[in-house]
Amino acid sequence: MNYWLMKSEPDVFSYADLVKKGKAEWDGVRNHAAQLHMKAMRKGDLAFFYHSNIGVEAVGIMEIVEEATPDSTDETGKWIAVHVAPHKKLDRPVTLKTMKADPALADMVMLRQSRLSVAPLTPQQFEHIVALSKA
DNA sequence: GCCAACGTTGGC
DNA sequence: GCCAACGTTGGC
Repeated sequence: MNYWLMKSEPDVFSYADLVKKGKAEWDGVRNHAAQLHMKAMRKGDLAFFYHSNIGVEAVGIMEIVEEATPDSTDETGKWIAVHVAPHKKLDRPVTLKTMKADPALADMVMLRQSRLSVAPLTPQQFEHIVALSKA
């Protein structure tokens, strides 16, 4: 089982929108590094839903329910998407500020490369952020 | 194949 | 609104 963090601007698509829909295609990713991570995703993997620009925080956990399929918003046939479903809303959001200030998360790929919209997490990092959401 | 110019993302 | 990071484009 692998763990991930995926970014979306909440005024475009928020965690609440995903809960409303029940299942959604995570499309529009046009970055090769992010695409590689999405290709590595397996059914049952868990990912934080992170709100970029507005909120700037992880707000919920989602589950990968369908592995790489062609991105329906892409006409070139080059890009893939995955399908996700809500898993659990965090008791309280974990802000970027909190993550940056935490030594246990210093090696997080997302912190080191802030523009990467899909980033992997170690199981330890994942559990740590879950714990922070309950603190 | 190098590199400058330019566009986009995302935090502040 | 600004700026840093970084990806892409295009001239040479």
